[in-house]
Amino acid sequence: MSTPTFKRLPRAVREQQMLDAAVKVFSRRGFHAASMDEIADEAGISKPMVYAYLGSKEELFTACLHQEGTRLMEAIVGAVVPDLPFDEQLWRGLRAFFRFVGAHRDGWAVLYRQARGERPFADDLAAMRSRIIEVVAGMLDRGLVAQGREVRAAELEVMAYALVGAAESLADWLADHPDADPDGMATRMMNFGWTGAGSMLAGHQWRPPPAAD
Amino acid sequence: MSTPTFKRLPRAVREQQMLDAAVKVFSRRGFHAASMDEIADEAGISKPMVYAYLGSKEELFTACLHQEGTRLMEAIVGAVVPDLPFDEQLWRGLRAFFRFVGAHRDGWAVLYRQARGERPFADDLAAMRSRIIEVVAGMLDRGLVAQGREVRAAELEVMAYALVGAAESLADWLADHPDADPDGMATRMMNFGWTGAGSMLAGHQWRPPPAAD
Amino acid sequence: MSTPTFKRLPRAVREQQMLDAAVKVFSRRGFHAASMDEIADEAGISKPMVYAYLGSKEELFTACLHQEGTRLMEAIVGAVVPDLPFDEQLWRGLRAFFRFVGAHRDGWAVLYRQARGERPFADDLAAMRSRIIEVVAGMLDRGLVAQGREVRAAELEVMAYALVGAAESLADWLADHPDADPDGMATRMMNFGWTGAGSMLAGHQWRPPPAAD
Amino acid sequence: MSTPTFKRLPRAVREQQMLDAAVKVFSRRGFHAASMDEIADEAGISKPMVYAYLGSKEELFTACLHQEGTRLMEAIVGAVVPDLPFDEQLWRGLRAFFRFVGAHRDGWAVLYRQARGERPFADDLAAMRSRIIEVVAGMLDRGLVAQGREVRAAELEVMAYALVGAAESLADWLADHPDADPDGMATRMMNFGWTGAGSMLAGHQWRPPPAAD
DNA sequence: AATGAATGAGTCTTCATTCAT
DNA sequence: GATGAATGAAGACTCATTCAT
Repeated sequence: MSTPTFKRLPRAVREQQMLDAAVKVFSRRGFHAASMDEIADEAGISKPMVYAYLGSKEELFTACLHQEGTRLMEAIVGAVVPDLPFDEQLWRGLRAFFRFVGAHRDGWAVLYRQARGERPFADDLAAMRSRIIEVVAGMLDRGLVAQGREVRAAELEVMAYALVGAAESLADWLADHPDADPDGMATRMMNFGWTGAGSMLAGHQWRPPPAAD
Repeated sequence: MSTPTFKRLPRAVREQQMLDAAVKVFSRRGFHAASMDEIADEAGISKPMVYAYLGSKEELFTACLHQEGTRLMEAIVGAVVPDLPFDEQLWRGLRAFFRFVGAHRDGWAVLYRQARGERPFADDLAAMRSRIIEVVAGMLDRGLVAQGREVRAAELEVMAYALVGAAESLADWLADHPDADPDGMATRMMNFGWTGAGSMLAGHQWRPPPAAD
Repeated sequence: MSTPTFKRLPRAVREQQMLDAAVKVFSRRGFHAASMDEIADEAGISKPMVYAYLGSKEELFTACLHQEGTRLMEAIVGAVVPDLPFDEQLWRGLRAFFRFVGAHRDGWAVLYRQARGERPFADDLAAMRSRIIEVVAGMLDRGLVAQGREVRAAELEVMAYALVGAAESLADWLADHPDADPDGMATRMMNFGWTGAGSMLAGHQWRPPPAAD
Repeated sequence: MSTPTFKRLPRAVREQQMLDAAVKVFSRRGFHAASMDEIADEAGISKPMVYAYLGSKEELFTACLHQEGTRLMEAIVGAVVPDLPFDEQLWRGLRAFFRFVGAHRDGWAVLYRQARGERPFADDLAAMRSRIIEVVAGMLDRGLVAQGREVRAAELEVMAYALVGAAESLADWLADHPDADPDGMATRMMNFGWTGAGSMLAGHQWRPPPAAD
């Protein structure tokens, strides 16, 4: 009577099983092509349970999105030690990012490949991405200030977009190549982004040729 | 006033109408959520014609993919004048790319946001992307050779991936901001990519701090 | 002006082409699975022509049915020479029947395999079959009378049904075995039917065992 | 009054209901003209259940075919008592056959009228028919051996084809005449087939007239 | 006379979602 | 708490049939 028999798993555990199953299925099928049946099967649970615990398919997908997004953010934020020189911060953030993608390929696929095109979730996703962009832009800004230089916020944001896009592109490649080394990817990305950003920060600038039409 | 009876158009015209409508609908709904009914409506034609001319939904999506992919490639390739210094080539290619995205937002959405996650099309898309990556890698290689330096092909490819990813990211931002200036985006991207690539090509290299764990 | 140019084939020829094409297609697909498109293609003619000449799909199928049915009847009737002893008449009729099936496999398939199950045509078919049954029953009757014996009409009809069924069964087998010899089949059938009917006519009769439950 | 809630029946029951409904509908409409909607209605159940339990329309038809085919075979085989004189065996088999057809008119229609013409099922059907043909041929063979005579296997098979065809023809007639007496039909068929086969087995043989052209 | 273009209507099939036990 | 049974709604696809040229 007092202590419940734990034969029937506690709610939290069940929910986690379901979410993991859902991420797996969504990652390989996409939102629409994934069926609640397949997800329930994958979780080894009956369909009504899924509804009871996590609500509609849309809510389920959103839950997956938030779980993976949060994990990713936490991985990155947890890796960035303040008070370090900011190139090292960038490096740590990137390394955490690539490590995460390497270790959570399914989650990455849901975030990057599936959520992007599905109307109802694109906004959620954009919001998460914005947070990352801002973080990166913030890093760059602090880097500039440290050098006594200054750039318009809009420019910073664009640069951050480019950096993040490049990192995502490499991460996506990583997700398809299980044997690739995440840390190596992070190093390459750092090289690319940092020297690029670095030389920009150093005031180097490329200008379009005059006769542009 | 004079003639326009909008019926009994010749096949080629109708096909183009349908493709355009399909791109529009696929771009805003995604492959699964788009219905053939909506596409037919958008094209101002009945569903059976769509099937008669373009085949199944999958074939239709593929047709959209190839049309937009080809247009994009042609826009870029047509803009790159050989015999120019290679930074200027890169610049022209990028400018053409951003202009294309600015002018064909729907097509871009189909290519970049929708096709990526849908299993049956991901391969087609990856093939197109590979062609671009190779072109970019080729440009970089020629740039290196011109400087008398050399980099492993694998490294080149990774760099190309990063560059393309960065450009795509900015392009995607552009697609969501109708007022943004494509040429300006191209300039920013050039700045970012070129100074980055430039400083790498110049031999600058970033190395991870020793105590990496 | 006076004599029409026969470039455009005369109506009768066209109609025959269409009917032949229709028989071919109906025989291999069945009524429902056959499409007017396929029939038009097979006839090398556009669909509206088919409608103009032969009317709806149902009318077309009926036309096929009647054509093949009539051909079959004419083949049989044309082969039966009156005034011959009636076993020889039966033989000639059977031989003509098997020859027809061997030479018009498609027509046979339409008659025997396709029309039977399709509600709107079963009646037409049954009517044709009835005519044959009656002919056969008539033959048997004349045979009996010649022997000074007599059998109830109902019994005769049943016997005719059995004979016709047996012949159809063999014919159907023949239709699937292009190398089989129609005359040989006719002989076998004659053997079977004639000795059977013959011994019945001769007054032999089998009776069920008494303890039937 | 007391209990009958007609809902939430166990799977096996529902499956049988569906099969019965399907046989009914297929028998009167044919495979193509039958709609899954009508079948579901007839079964008093919603369409998705039909798909869930019995699969596609084709699978459903096949299931009907096998059910009825099996029932028929079992009825016949169950009626044939070994160790009886073989004419009595034949008699019992025939009687069971006609009784079955009389009692399962729909099943018979599916087997004999509908399945024959539909390409994907003709093979299944032919296989069942072959089994019966072989059984009959076996009976005939044993009859011959008992008489010390012998006939080529091919001839036996043809004779079996004829016998089965005759029986089918009568059975089909029976299916359309609800008031006819199955046992009477069996007797007539026995008479026909047995005296026919009997006189053949006795060595009587009909030969075509010499001047055949 | 002849046909490419066009469609209304209908069918199979699937899926998210909910009862009843 | 847990699930087998059940369905409304919707979407892909096809086809007989008819215009307009």
